[in-house]
Amino acid sequence: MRVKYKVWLVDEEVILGDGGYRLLSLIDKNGSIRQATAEMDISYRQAWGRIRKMEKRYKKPLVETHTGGQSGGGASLTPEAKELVKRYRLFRAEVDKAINDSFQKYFSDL
Amino acid sequence: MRVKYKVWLVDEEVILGDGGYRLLSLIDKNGSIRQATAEMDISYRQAWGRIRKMEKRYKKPLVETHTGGQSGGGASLTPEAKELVKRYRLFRAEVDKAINDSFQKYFSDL
DNA sequence: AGGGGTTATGTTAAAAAATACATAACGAGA
DNA sequence: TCTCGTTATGTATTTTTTAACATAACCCCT
Repeated sequence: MRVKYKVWLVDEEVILGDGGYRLLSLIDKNGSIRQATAEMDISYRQAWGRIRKMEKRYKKPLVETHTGGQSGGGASLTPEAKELVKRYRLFRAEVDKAINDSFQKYFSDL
Repeated sequence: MRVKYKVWLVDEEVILGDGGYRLLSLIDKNGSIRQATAEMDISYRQAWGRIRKMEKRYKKPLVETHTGGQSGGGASLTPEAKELVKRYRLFRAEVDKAINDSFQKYFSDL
């Protein structure tokens, strides 16, 4: 027996969950939405929609983009997004440990 | 901004989550699947399917039932189910506290 | 014997979420 | 000016999940 869980931030609607966190992290790393989606194995369309939703709820722009140029364009995270991603990573790590510890405590014999 | 989450026990497939926990608790309290579903506002059919799934995965019977009689029939939890429900309640309370504490720590200013 | 309330189960329909398809715009560089 | 890889967005399709409908069986009690 194991434990599974999902955790996400909301404000009326979803702001950020594990999927959004990973997407933002990969955009930061790759400098491109397209390349991030390739690494996550989701469609560009899907990623684009999620980013719009996140920004709509967070109320601040999270991803800055530009089109054209020899590289075709690119994307990067705003300072606010970088801060959010950083906090989420730390938060998520704590939650992960807490849940697994409690699970061991109560269900290790099952 | 708030935090939301779901946590559930699995063994290949889902065993027990908040919905199953509540369902089992209400069956225990009411002595009837039908009455439990009325209180939870779900259909009998849905509850019945969930119970079957839980039992299939947990591998032990969780709900004992009997039909007929003046009251029409009834249901009760097996000792194993009572133990499981009890542990889940304690586990869930710990997780709840841990997540909310971490959330406060990292996002209280947002 | 029949009524009443429950368990038991298959089948359908509806709603929601995820995925796929198609296409326009953009602009630096060749 | 044409190409290339990217952003941007609407629309359609498929898959998954959830809810609804219909009906049989059971049996104590009157």
